[in-house]
Amino acid sequence: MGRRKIKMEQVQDTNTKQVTFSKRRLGLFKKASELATLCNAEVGIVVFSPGNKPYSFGKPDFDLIADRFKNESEESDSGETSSGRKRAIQEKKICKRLNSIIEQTEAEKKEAEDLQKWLESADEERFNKPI
Amino acid sequence: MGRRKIKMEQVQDTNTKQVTFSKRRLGLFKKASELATLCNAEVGIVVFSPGNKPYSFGKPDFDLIADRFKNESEESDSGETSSGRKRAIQEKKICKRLNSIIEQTEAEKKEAEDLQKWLESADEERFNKPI
DNA sequence: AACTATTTATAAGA
DNA sequence: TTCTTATAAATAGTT
Repeated sequence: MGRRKIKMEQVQDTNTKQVTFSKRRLGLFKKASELATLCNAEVGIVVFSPGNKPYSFGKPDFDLIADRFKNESEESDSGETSSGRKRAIQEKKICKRLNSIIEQTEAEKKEAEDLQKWLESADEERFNKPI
Repeated sequence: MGRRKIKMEQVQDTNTKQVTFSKRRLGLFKKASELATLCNAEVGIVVFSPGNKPYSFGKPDFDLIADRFKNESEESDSGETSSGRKRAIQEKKICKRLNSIIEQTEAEKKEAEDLQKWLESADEERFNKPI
């Protein structure tokens, strides 16, 4: 959607790539916000920029979404499902990995500022900036 | 973008809301895919439908993205940052909550099928279906 | 599940 | 880098 159609491959020019990333990340978050609002759905997103900066989006709130998943799992967490022990171990690993994701997104929340405008026109969801 | 402009509020008609959710979830995942491809970025998304069904998207792969975050955290994990103990506890809670998210998304991966077409025209990223 | 009339998103350009 | 605008893309209402 622009003056011209572009090929779906990595943008070569560094500067152009940065601009494209900025525009599209915002566009993605806006779409996520609309999906959440229109359908009363919950959405969580984590993005790693080409410069390795982490960005996240969550509505209603990252923690609230997590809580919800938590409650659901506890309901069906008695008796150890047929999936078995392998998965349990795998989950433990993944959980450990995710600690850092959370750590970063939590830290980023405190610095979300220049996206204030988007927040106003959106709803209560949060757009987070990199450190 | 449609025959008419709609108000940004929850869609009332149940059926319409379901249709809108389907269309927009796919649209969101496609946008995520493009962002990842064009900018060589990494993107992870989790969505909870109005019917409480979980959907997820990840490129290049949910686990790979997690690994990357993990490595970064370990680098700055010696000496316990100034942020203190409160955060450590908070993270532990969040980690526990996320176990279920992972559990579900992992399970969902095994059943991603009817989105095959989108996968083909996208890249190597994964679109996951609910259980 | 398909089809368009329209609205949106955005690639270039200023 | 922020704003503009021509054009591509997403999608609301319809069939």
